[in-house]
Amino acid sequence: MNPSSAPKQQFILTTADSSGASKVILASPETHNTKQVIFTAADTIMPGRIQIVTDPASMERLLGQSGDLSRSQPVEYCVVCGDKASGRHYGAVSCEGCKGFFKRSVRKNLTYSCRSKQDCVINKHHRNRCQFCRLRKCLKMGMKTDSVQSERKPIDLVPRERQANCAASTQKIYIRKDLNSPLIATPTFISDTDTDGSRSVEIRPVYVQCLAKVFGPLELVNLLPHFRLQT
DNA sequence: TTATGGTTCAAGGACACCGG
DNA sequence: GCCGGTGTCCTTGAACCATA
Ligand SMILES: [Zn+2]
Ligand SMILES: [Zn+2]
Repeated sequence: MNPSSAPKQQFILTTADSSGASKVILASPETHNTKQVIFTAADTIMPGRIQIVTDPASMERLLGQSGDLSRSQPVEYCVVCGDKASGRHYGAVSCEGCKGFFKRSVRKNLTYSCRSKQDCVINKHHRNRCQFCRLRKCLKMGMKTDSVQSERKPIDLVPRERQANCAASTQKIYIRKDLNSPLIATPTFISDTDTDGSRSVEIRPVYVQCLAKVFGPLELVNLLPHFRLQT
């Protein structure tokens, strides 16, 4: 993966070998009040563009994240307390401390109370002063209780089931859109044939991987339902 | 095209440390 | 000294990727 930033609000991503077949161009056109990203793949099966439409606030945020990628490897900080992050945990970039705190809180279903006005400052030095505000900030910053697992199960006891929205690397991903319908397109991993006037545009996994690098896997998941076909 | 091995990421668990 | 919470370190499992 070799992300590089070209002029303002345009991002060109290529694979390591820079082969044209894997090139993805993300661009944010200078259209008046419209905040949008055009996802163009030169070798898509059919001509056309996939348009990702987001609200202005999240768009600004996404563009900001993309810009950071063009710089040297940044040090990540915990979005909860500002300490040095050890990675993404439960859906948010966080430190080991906040990771453990969130895990214990969810596991034990702990309920806390704030002695102040529920507006305590949570930072590296004060994060243990108020568990209520710390947990609330964990949730606010995107940590998901669903991601906390109760226990490890032996692999033999857990039948491997693929999540509905997770495609294997060998699968092709399609965006289906009824051209006569104003409804948004829905992504699908089923490569069935088109019927009833709708048609599919192939989004190859490598593109999704490039997008995931830019937006982050979670943001991409949020974006997928908002794909629109531009005809 | 498929199998295999290496790498990475994000889970979990263990345990020392600390404050009440 | 005891106990519960905290934070660090290590292990584990799944997904991804390169290669034969
Ligand atoms: Zn933190
Ligand atoms: Zn508080």
